[in-house]
Amino acid sequence: MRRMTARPGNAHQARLLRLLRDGGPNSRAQLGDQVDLSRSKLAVEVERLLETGLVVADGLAASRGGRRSHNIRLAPALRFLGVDIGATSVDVAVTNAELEVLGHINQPMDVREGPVAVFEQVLAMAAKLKASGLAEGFDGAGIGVPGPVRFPEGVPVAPPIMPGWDGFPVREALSQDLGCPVMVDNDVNLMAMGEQHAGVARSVGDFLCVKIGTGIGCGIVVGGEVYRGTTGSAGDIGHIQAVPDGRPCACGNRGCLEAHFSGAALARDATEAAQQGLSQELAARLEAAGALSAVDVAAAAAAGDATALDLIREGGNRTGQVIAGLVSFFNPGLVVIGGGVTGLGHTLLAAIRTQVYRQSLPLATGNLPIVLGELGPTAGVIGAARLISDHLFSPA
Amino acid sequence: MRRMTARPGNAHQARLLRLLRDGGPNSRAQLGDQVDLSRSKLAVEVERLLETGLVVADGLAASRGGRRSHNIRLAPALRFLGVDIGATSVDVAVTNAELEVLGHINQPMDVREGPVAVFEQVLAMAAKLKASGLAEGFDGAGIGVPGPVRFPEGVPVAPPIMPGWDGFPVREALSQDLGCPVMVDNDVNLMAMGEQHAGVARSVGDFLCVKIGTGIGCGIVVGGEVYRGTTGSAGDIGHIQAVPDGRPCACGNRGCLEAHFSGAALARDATEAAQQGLSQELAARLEAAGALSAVDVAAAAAAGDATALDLIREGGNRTGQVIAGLVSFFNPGLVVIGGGVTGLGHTLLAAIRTQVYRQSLPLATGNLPIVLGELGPTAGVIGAARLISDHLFSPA
DNA sequence: CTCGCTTTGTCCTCTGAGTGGAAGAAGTAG
DNA sequence: CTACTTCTTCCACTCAGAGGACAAAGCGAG
Repeated sequence: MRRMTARPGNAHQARLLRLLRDGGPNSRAQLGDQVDLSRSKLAVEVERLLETGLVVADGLAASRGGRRSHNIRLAPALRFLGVDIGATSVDVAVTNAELEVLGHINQPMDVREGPVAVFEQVLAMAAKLKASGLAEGFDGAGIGVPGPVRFPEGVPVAPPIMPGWDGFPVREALSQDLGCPVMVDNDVNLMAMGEQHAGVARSVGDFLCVKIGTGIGCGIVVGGEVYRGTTGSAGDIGHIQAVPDGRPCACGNRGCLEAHFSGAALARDATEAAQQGLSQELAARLEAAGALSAVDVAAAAAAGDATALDLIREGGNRTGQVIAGLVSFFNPGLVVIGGGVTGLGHTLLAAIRTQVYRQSLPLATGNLPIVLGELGPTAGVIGAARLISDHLFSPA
Repeated sequence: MRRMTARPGNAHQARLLRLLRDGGPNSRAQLGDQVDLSRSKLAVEVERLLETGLVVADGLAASRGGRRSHNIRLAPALRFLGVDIGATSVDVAVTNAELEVLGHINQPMDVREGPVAVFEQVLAMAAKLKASGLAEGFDGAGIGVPGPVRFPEGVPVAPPIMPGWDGFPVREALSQDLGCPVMVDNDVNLMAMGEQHAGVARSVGDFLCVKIGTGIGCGIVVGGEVYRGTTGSAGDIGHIQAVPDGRPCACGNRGCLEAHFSGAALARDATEAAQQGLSQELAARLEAAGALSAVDVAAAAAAGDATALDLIREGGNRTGQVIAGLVSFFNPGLVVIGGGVTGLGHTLLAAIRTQVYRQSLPLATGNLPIVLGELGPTAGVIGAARLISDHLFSPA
């Protein structure tokens, strides 16, 4: 099948495509209510979109009291690929043009093996999704990587946890391999976009999205747009000092938030506690599995283990302290907590909330929800699909 | 004289007005180089602006090799009033339409006397400027207040250091009294706009502007626009925890940055040191004046007093720590330090720089200038004039 | 001073985007 | 079946804006 080659010819068409993406099938009349164009103009633009094949007719809409309207929808054959590369695993998903996930695969992987090996695996996963009949090809792909990205070029810059990726032309390389447009961004930014599109952050203009996984990062959304900073490293809060003269961190400083709380730090602390005999629950799990991870701590906490709960609370306090500072500074309308560690659930959330509400001023916290992300691992891939669709659904 | 009543009729006219404001008198041809409009269209819009009286002809421009062009400039009689209300003093200035300061008065004052008393004083100062022949009236006024503002309405909300101002309709009241349009914003935001317009931050899209005065605040500029947060309290960094379990703060918490370093904290610490006999320099000044302020500390430091230098370094370290966190989070292209305490100069700046460059990651600090503001006390009033001119020079 | 060249300002025509009205098509309610 | 509503198409009209032609004004060389 021939893939999407057309692009909206003007801002009106781009606007219409986004409305159809976010609102699903719509009649011309409904579209007209949203775009402030005359009926004739609207009809012309819709006609042009139909000609390009980007949208198709889709039966009759329900009557609103008079003649029934013909529905319009995005071409049902359009497919986006969303790729979320984490430190230790990859998520790959296919979506339709409305960004609904049609298929989703997660596989363990180690970013440190370098871009070539990783992309081989990603391409194999994409091929598998294709083979299962979900897509005949991809019209665009969004890629999330766990480190700073020079956004316009789609190239990672000086990523601490993924040496070997520095300067690798991710966008260009994948665009070649996949044969479609590609956009690259930080994984945390994509999570923020995902939650904004389909999760808890719908209808919030300014918010923060804190992702606690192997490391810690923060997506910043200003006026509905992701803010990436001057060099693409905005939101890199893992190395904010949380504890003066605290633990040494891989970055060379002491007391970084990441050194005290993150998937990696939690696993290490839990192992230590188990070895010191502080927790039978954790010791048993250590013996059974040979190593501990954040998941084990979550399980132990769920079973009521005091040591595990303390670790989580302690970490939540640290994180909450840092977030409190960010809330004072940024005054967001919402804070979303997500990432692998969200399995720790409400114990973590409660600790964070306590710190933030205690340390920030009432004006900033008065009406500030602090919630867990509602999309879990699909936030990243939905955000990735959103990224590329935003790009494609903009004037050429 | 009749004051400016006209407003630009469309986005093109607004664009032209801003170009003339920022670039001074310009020929039609030069304007054409900057706006990407056909000569005919440009001529029409300029003609309309001339008709409204917002701009006037201003002699011939220098030849660029051919026929000489007629210059256009903003009406020379236009006057903006910039008001910067601080905790302990007010600045009032008149500018022309190009935002050049024509006259500037500073007077001591106490915000806690409440809005009515303060505005009486402000109006008297404005009248004095008018009486000195600098203006026959004002076409608009920008007001800065030392606390959070609900920006669209121009109303202070829950300002900690100015009780009695909460909810006072500053914009409406002053608009009545002055008989011209008024915009109100946080003083720190205005300082940022001032430095952006006429100071060190020209040509930087994303930057932070830290103002250390009686309190500490931070102006945030994203993509050239001031970011104010969901409730208008963005940049309120004075109450970020700088020292765990540190000094009690007026806000009820402990260890807030403001409790450890600010004009007020510095004065208190210096007084304490003088009383304990740690510094003869400071003790002498205390005896002479009866009280110490940041200015005394600056003077003592300039004279080489070790205690004063220590106080400044200590405060710079604290501030630098907090800024380091903000830099990691926000990844700005520039950090400007301003406010009353800038008299402390390079000792302070060096301490801040040391902390930031040590604690933030190289990607964020690699090309990050940290500099003192170059406008001093005029930054606020210029920012205020800029605020109202941005408002007036936008499509109606 | 005159001539050729360049830039600037004005005028005029042409195009294409977009509006709004009219009329027909296709429904619903009674 | 009738009256009314909503949706769609068609068409004439307006208007912003582009761009070319031409005149006006300045420069420098000879």
